[in-house]
Amino acid sequence: MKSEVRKFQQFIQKQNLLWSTEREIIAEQVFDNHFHFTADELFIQLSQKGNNISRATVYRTLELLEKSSLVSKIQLQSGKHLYEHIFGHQHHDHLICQKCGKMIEFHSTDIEKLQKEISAENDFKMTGHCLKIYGICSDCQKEKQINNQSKQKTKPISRS
Amino acid sequence: MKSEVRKFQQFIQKQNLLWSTEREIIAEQVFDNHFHFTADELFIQLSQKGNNISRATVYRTLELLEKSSLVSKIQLQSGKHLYEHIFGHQHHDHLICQKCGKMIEFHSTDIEKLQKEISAENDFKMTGHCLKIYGICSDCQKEKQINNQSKQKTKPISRS
DNA sequence: TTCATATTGAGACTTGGTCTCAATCTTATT
DNA sequence: AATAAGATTGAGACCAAGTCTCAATATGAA
Repeated sequence: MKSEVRKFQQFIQKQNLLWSTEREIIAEQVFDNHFHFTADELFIQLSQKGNNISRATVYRTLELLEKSSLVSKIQLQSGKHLYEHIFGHQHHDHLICQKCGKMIEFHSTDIEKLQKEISAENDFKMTGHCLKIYGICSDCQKEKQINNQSKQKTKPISRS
Repeated sequence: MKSEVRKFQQFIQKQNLLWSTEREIIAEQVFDNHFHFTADELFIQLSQKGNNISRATVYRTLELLEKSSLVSKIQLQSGKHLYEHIFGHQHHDHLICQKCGKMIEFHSTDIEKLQKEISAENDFKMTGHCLKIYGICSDCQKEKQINNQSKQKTKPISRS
């Protein structure tokens, strides 16, 4: 059993919940994914490996993983969610490319410090935060120049 | 016609789109709402005023209002969306209370500056950002002390 | 007025996720 | 090992928010 899975097991037991094979299989898969994934992608991965675990259980377990702080849930502008495990590496925020969807991780202790200050000023007990910077990544900025040659003159909005 | 509605009309026309009565009615209502609202709340407000505008049109118009930068869309942790118009007042971020849902607006030029620096470092052309600080507001912190008297000992997770 | 095109309404549909509940599993106790 | 209490599960119904379709209608230019 991976050490992260063991940590999850400890969390489950500390909460007086039961450690099931489903929870173990799901957690193993989560910590195998070294990239962002959606709940449904995870469900499909598990199915393809021959596990007969229901979508409900996948969602339920992701919720527990999130509560255990071993996994974090990222909200996209579209309203969809991605998950990523936190395998020892520190908390981070994201730069998200609006063209290709690429996500670049970053961490700024300066920003975090300012956030704490703002919370304190507002008598607010901060429990978490979410910072996303949207824009166009360097790759897509280059691509744009090519695509621009065929750019439309009229009604760009109704197409986008 | 409110000046914001006129701005929206100008935006629509600049995009070679048509200015319809529905768009005007929706925009008027949006700029009447001096607080956050969901798309559905807006739809209901309009219906109650006797307007027979379909949900699809409300959603479509909100999308245009967002593109015109006169309205911004806020994502909640739950995956739901709120809208708020930007009636001249500057961009701001939010402190969101996880207990009562209250939102406190703030603005930090220091954080914005750091965001720009991070974008530049990553060769990223920033177009926007989204910063939310989650926590418990001062009112709910007080309340908590009362509720705590009846706090549960076992399985807090399965109830929450 | 006419025409080409944009917009609309109604409701079907989609997506992402939650809920229900009987059957099954886990753990503690005998 | 057997039992009992309670937690977990799977299947699929359900839900909410939002999108899509397409015929009917409205808009604006000529």
